Amino acid sequence: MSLRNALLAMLTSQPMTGYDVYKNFQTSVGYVWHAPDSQIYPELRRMEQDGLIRGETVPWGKRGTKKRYSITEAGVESFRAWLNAPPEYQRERDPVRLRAAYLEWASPTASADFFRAHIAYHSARVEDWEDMIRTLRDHSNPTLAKRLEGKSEEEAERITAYKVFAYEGMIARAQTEIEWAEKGLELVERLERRG
Amino acid sequence: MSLRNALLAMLTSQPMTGYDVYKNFQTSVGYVWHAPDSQIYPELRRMEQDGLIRGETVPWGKRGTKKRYSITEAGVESFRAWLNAPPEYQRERDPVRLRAAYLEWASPTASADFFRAHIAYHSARVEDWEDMIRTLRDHSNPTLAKRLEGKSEEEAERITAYKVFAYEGMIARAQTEIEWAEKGLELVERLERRG
DNA sequence: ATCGCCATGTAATACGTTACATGATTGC
DNA sequence: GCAATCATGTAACGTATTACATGGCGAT
Repeated sequence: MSLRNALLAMLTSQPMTGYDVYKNFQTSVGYVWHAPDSQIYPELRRMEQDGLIRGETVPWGKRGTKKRYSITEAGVESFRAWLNAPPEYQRERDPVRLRAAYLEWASPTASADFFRAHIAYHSARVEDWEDMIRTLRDHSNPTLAKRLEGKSEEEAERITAYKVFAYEGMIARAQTEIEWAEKGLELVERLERRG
Repeated sequence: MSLRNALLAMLTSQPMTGYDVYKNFQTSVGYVWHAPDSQIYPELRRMEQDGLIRGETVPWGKRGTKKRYSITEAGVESFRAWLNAPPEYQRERDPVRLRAAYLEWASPTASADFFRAHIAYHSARVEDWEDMIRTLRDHSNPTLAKRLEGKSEEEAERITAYKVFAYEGMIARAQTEIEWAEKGLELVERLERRG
């Protein structure tokens, strides 16, 4: 049900078409939650049926039309309820640690490559999220700008602070992964020296 | 395909029944990878069809029987191939960070409870994994003991080291989550003082 | 006999990915 | 005119969760 809440979260900022949502899931919000178009369009239709959002057909160019969704009062309530409910944790399912636990079956070079790939992946994510934080702090982020329209200075600060804090959490997680993988490289070096 | 590799990983230690696998997914290996029985039994049958494992029907009590699966040479090869292939990363999908980014919509108490629940959850996991590391290090872990049978001192040390290292990674991740959530509590305190 | 564990499944539903498909609009 | 972008979907498949269901074994 988190896809639904990710969509509601986005629509609390401003009305959007399915395509707008899709674009956001590829960049900004997509750094926290990603979904493909094939999942977005059907879910938006279901949410409209459930009364969480309202779609209006607006003209697009000469003949074309598009559907713009706005969050309803029921949608806001549903989103709030999710945020106020205790979190649910799913069971562990960690392919990276699963692999690491059985590296005695891999070749030394493959093991080292694995940790290097892990470092590269998370380093790239750190850069993405740091960029994201920059656009949040200097308010160059258009979605945030829209969200802050008509808000007091204090409110704006509060809203921004939670978003920055979320991305800081992502960065902290990624940095822990990088440190772990660096230790992994040392471990491989130590264990596979004579191979 | 990671469920399949988690099953292969387990069966590299010793032949097991579906139920043995299920039990392991609730405890030891389950701390890294969990799966319910409804997923395990069908997958084992598919793997047997694909020639990765071989099932033999063995008696159980007077009339009962059970099916014990052993990994085949093809299974070992498939497992090795997975370990030697570069890792694949799926897109981000982080419900915790999604929530955190929108806490301006939650009540101050719900926000604080959220972070406290996060700390409690990860603290419990840290304890699980620390216990697990203890049983790995002192070789009281029966699955590991079976795995190390007939191995040289050096080999045994190598095999154990990777498993310990995997769990250390889980612990590091959890501790980062705890630190982040503690900062979250401070943030809520600071932002929601006047509410 | 009854309870907890061992053993094995089916069914329904949800969630997620990949591939396939189409057509209009805007900008060069 | 052509390419990139905007816009919206379907289909097939794979993965995961929850609920429902059954029956033998071993110990008290």
